[in-house]
Amino acid sequence: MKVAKQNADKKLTLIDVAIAAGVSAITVSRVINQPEKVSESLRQQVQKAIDLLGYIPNQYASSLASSKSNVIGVAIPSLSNTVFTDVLRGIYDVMGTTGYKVLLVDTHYSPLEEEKMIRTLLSQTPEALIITGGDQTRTCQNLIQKSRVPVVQIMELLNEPLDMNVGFSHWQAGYDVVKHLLDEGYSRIGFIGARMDPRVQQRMQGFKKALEDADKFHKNFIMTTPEPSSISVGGELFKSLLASTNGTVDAVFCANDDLALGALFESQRMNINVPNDLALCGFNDIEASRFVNPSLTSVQVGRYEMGVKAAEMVIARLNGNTDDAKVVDMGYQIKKRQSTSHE
Amino acid sequence: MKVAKQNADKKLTLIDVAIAAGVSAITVSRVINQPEKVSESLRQQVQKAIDLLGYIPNQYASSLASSKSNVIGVAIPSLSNTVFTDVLRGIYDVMGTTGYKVLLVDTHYSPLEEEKMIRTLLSQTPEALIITGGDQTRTCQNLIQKSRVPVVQIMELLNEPLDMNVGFSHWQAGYDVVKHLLDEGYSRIGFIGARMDPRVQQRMQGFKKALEDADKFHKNFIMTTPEPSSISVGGELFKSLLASTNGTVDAVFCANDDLALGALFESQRMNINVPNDLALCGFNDIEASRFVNPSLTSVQVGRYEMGVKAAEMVIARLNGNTDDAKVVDMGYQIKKRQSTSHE
DNA sequence: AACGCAAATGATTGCGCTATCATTTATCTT
DNA sequence: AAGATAAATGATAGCGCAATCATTTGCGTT
Repeated sequence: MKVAKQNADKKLTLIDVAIAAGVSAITVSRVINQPEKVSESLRQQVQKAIDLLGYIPNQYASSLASSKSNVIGVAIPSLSNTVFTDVLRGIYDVMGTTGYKVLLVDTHYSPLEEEKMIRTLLSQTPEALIITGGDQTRTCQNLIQKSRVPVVQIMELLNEPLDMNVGFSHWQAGYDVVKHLLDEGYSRIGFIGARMDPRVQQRMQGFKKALEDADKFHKNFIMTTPEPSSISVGGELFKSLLASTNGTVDAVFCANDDLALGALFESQRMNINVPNDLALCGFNDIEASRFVNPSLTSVQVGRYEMGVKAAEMVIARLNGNTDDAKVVDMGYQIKKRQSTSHE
Repeated sequence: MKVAKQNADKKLTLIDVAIAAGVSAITVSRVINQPEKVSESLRQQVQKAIDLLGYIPNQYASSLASSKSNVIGVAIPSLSNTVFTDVLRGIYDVMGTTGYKVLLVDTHYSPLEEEKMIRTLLSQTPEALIITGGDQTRTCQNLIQKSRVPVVQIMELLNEPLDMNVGFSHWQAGYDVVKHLLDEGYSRIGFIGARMDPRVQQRMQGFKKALEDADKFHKNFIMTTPEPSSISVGGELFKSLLASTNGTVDAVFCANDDLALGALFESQRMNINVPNDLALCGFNDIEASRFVNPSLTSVQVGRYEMGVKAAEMVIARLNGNTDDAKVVDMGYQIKKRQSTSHE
C-alpha cells in the first residue's frame, strides 16, 4: 500500500484514500456506504487505508451527490425546560442508533423565531422534521408543506396536523385535574400559570370548563403571567392568588410542577398546611414531585416515550411504511399523592 | 418577471430563481450572501423572485462550494441533566444571533460513544467544536487535532487542553465545601456521589484532601454509585451512608443538588433535623435549592455564562482574534444557606 | 474447455452552489 | 470630454462525492 505524501494542510478526500489503497474512488465510497458490495479482501485493504489516514467523509459532498442528508430537524421552544429535554432525549436515543443526525433549534416560544429556525432546518434538506405544537406561522407551515418533508408535531394533539402528530390532550388533562380536586372535596379551586404558551392555555381552558360545569368558576381564581415559569414565579403567583381570593382558595391547579413546588415551598413558609388547608396539583410529574414532602399530585406524561414515538414514526415513514398511524395519543395519568388528599 | 413553469416535484435551485428574476445565478447567490454587492433595484427584483418561489438555498451545495459549513459541533454527556442543558442554552443563545448552526450530540457519558459522535460532527466539517471535559479517547483527540478545528473544552479546567478551555476547578470546589462545613462546626462529614463522571470524581478528591488535611477523613464516610444521579438515588445513598457510619455522620456533601434534595426529603421523612442534626450541601445550585425548606447550601456555577463564554470564544477565534485568552476560569461561589448553619 | 451469468470493480458525469476572473456599466477626475 | 477608476454583473470551473452505466473478473455448467 503506497501512502501518498499528504500535505498536512490539505484535507483528505476519497481520492487520497483510493490512491493509498490502490483502488478507484468509487470503491472507497462503497466500502463506506455499501460494504457488502465489495469483496472481503479489498474491503479490508481499503479500510486499512481509511484508518491509517484518518479519513472522514465530507458529508456535504455526499449529501449533495446522493440528495440524502440523513438529517432530522427538531424544533423545540426551550432548552431550559425539562419537559422538552426529556422528549429530546427520546428522539436522540432512537436517532443515535440509526444513521440519522439531529439538527436541533430553539425557538424561544416565538412563532417568528420558529419560522426563521425552520428555514435554517429546511436549508439542510432534512429527511424529516419534528416540531413542537401547531402554532407555526402560516408562512412557516407553507414552507414545510412545500418542502414535502415528513413532519411530526409533538407535545399536543392538534385538530389539523400538518402530517403526523404525537401528543395528548392538555385540555382534557386540565379538565380531569379539576374533577379530581372536586372529588376530593375541594371546591374553591384556583389556577396559576406562567409563560402561557398554547399548551398551558389549553390546560387552563379545561380547568375553566370543568369548574363552569360544576358551577364553581370564579374569574379571580385565575392568576397568570407571561413570564417564564419557575419555582420562584410559582411562589409569587401563589401569593397573588391568595390575595385575589382573600385567602379563600382551597386548592390550586398549577400549570406545571415548578409552579407547584414554588407554591408548596411558599405555603410551608406561611404555615399553610398542605393538603389540609390547601390542596396543590402540578403538571408534568417531574421527579421532585414524587419525593417532596408532602408529595405532589401531578399529571404524568410520557415525555421520553413521546420523543421515542415521534422518532420511530419518522423512521417508519422514511422506510416507506406509509400506512402507519399518523396520529398518536400518548395519554396521561393523574398521579394522586399527598398534596391533594385530606387526611 | 417571468416565472418558469415549475414542476412541483422538482426542487428549486438558484437557476430557477435566476431565470424568474431574469439575472444570472451568481447574482442570486450574491443577493443571499453578499447583498451589499448588488444594486438596490436588482436586489429587490431578485428578492421578490425568491419570496415568490419560496426558494430555500441548499446548504450542502453552498458548503461544498465555499468550504464553509457555518456549523458548530457540540458534544455533551447528557440531555437530562440541567447542568448541561443550561450550558447548551448559553451556546444556542449566542449562536442563534450569528449565522452559525449548532449540531448537538449526546455522548451518554461514554468516551467511546463520544468518539463515534465526534466523527459524525467532523464529517460535517464544523467550523469549531465545543466538547465536554477532557476524557476523550486518544483516537478521538487525534482526530480532532488532525482536523485543525478550533475546540473548546468546557465544564472543567484541564491540565492539558486540546485548544481552548472554559470551566472551573471541581477539586477546589470540593475542598472549599469541606472547609465551609468544618468552619460551621461539623466534623463527621460524609460524601455521596452518583454517576461518578470525571468531574464528580474531582469534587470527591477535593473533599477527601480537605478532610485528610484536617485529619478527619474516614473511608466509610463516602458512599457512591455508578448509577445516574437522581433525587431518588440521593435518598438511597443517604440511607446507605447513615448505615455505613452508624448514624454518626453530621454533615453530607452531596455531589449535586438532586442528590442533596433526595437526602433532604429522606431526612425529613426520618425526622432528622436539617441543619441541627445534620448539615447538607449540594452542588450546582439549581433553583429548587434556593426555595426548598430549609434552603440548601450549594455551589453556584455560571453554567449559562459558561456556554455563552465558550460560544464567544469560538466566534472570536473564527473572526481571527487569535490572541484572546485560551483558558477561562469561570470560578464558583458557595451559597451558604440554612442547611449548613446551626441555629 | 467454452459458454453464460453473476459478482466485483471502474469511468464518467452531475448534484447546486460559490470562488475566481472577466466584462460591462456608472462615476469621478482634471 | 476623455481617460481612469470603481461598482455592478456575468461566465466558467470545480468543491467531494455517489448514481449510472460500462467493463472486467470469477465461477458454475455441461
